[in-house]
Amino acid sequence: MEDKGSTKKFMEDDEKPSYDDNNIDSQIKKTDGPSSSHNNTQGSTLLLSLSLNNTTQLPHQIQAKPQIQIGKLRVKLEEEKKENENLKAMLNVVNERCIVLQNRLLVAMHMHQISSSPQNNNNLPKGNGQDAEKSMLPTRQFFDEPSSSDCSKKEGFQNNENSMGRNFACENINEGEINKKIEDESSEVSCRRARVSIRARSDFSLMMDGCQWRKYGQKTAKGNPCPRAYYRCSMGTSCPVRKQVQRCFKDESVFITTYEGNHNHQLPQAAKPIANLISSALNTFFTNSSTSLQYGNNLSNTFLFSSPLSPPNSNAIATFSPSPTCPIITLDFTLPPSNFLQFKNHKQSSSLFPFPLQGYPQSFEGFPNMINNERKLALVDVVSEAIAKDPSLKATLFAAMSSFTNGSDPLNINNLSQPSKSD
DNA sequence: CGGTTTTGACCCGCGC
DNA sequence: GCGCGGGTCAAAACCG
Repeated sequence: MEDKGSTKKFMEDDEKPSYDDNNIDSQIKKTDGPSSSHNNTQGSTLLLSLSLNNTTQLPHQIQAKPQIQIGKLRVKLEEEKKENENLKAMLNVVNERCIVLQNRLLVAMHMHQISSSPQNNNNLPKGNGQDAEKSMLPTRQFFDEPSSSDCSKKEGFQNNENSMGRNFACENINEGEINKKIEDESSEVSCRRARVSIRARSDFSLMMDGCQWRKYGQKTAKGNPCPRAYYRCSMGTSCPVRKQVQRCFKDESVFITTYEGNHNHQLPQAAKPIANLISSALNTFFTNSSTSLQYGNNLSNTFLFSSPLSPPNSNAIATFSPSPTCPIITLDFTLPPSNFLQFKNHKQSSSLFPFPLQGYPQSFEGFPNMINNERKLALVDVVSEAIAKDPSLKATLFAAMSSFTNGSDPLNINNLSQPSKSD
């Protein structure tokens, strides 16, 4: 009886994976790394054979065979589970990195557009460079902290030159290392005391962001009769994360939620999309901050931001308000999707790109049948091709990106610096 | 009864 | 130094 019971439990464990199988499988299929697909195939085959063996042998043969057999199978199962967890964690990192890179690219393209525009060149500080340098000194001091600039240096992943970080050498990475990297980045972000403010409609999933919050104050702020509520995360014992929620005065269906700090505890699955969104926003803007600031106030710090959330909330207008004490990144999800294509700082382009990509699809709409992640990957491909085709763009991009990554971009942006090889 | 919300008091940074 | 405003504290009230 004991054997039956343990076997039944064993099979139940097989049938109830701790993660979304469909999701992970579909995502793993998108990674073209040979090792990952190989491992996954191997894992599926093994799990299948384990189930079949159990089915065909039950209950008679199990009783006859020594328990060692079951023990071995369990060990194998545990190994496969570990590997699955490993792949899952890697996948999360890859997805997050992809989003960050995509947003950086958009920012860099924005820079390219502005720097190549004669009108804006006139607005840039010229002549006495010391004056310009002096004027932005306080902000740069804030952003040039070692913790922020070193962020990218800790990345240990290696990527394929053509895939912009989609192929990872996964054999040498274990889950612990991945988690450590994520935690390192989280702590770096939190020490900057930056805030991410999200403007969203009341039906937005943000209202139920997966965390437990305890209200600790309410105040009516000046200029907005709607009271502002202060919440503290109550999931961890002393979690430093706080959020403020306030209705928009002009449109009461819009909620402005401001997050500050990083959770010091494990997040529930439901809280991860918002956490990833905030993390992406912080990474995108902080790793680009030094370049942004070189343009001072002459540059509009408003960009399209591609968020890790599912459609229809997958894009936002992001606004960065640099401040030495408390920089704020505002993500505006209140615009309907159709308005994103109309949003432009640039007269000549109505696409998501701030400048025309000759001979390439002008927006994500060029990939109508793709799901969001595929569109993002396709965007990376399109941009890669555009970079390969236009040496001047390549050089400009590299100059912009290397200036804020100090040549140590986690996604190996250095690859862009070698036009001679690809040419 | 323990956790959460409410609300007035208090603290602190900033501008004048 | 003073006033203002944003943010936090903490005691009382509330709730399941």
